[in-house]
Amino acid sequence: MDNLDRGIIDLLRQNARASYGDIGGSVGLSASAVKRRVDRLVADGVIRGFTIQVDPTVDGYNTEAYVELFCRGTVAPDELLRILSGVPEVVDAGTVTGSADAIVHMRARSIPALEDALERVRIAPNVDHTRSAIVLSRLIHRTHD
Amino acid sequence: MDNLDRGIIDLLRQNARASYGDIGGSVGLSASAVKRRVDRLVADGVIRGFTIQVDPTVDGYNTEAYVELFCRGTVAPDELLRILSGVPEVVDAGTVTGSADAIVHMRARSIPALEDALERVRIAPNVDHTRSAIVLSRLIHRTHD
DNA sequence: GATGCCACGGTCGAGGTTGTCCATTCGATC
DNA sequence: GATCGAATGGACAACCTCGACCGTGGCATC
Repeated sequence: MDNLDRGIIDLLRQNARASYGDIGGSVGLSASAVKRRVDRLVADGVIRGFTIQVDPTVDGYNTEAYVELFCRGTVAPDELLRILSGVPEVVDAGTVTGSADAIVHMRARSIPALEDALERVRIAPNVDHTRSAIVLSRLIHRTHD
Repeated sequence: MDNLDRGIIDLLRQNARASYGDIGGSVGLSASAVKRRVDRLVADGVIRGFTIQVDPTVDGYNTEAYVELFCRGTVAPDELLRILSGVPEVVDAGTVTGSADAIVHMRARSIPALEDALERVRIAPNVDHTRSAIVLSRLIHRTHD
């Protein structure tokens, strides 16, 4: 993981369909050297996958909320992970400092779908209550990884 | 935007480097028909770009926080966008319902870098104060788009 | 029903890209 | 300086891309 790798990753982040030759031209390697490095980065798990960014307003998943999760007693992160991984509307979540135990970013196709997903989070035995902030307008969505 | 387009998008989400021929084999089109549709989807802005998912622990950007933004008076979303787009550590942000004006998801290489980025958000003239929740452990990170 | 138009798909071929081979270079070690 | 390993660049066949061209079907107009 040297500067060449980082350069390749930066270029692939901008355009995952760039040819190895073009990438090599930018970082100063031949196409075959770039391919070897990319293959290694994928094998090592540094590059997790090649994907596309889709306009969220088009694919319909444009109803979002940030939800603070408050649990009863102490809940292990593993336990929270088990609860949340069963709800596909959860885009992003982490345990946090502060009064809430976790913050959960949810995305659904509609307010009812969001409400339904929220309900599935709330019925988990350890969840005491939640506090939601519905997203009114999306300002930034840097889709880094 | 029909079922063929949706199928192509799903396949590209899984592997943005799949060849047009392979995609066509899965959705039942020729390679050129797939290319035409992909080109159209890109031109129409449905597909915003081709990118890679990078292990966040490897690229070093693994210090995160959710920040509630409280503004003085009423602030237009455009104004917030202008403020936040100048801070690259802002991954995701939206105006929200509730007492805060916006929620901002930030990611940096270290706590000092996060603090610095937060400071750059706070010095904006309209920002009254912020309330941060530092992410302790990342639970979910579905990197859909 | 005939006509023109348009959107869409398939086929084809030139040119570019990928993936694999091998010789070479570079640096470290003995 | 000899040897080894890791990485590179170049060569080449197989594959893919991408534009040009043509055929088909839907649809409105005459």
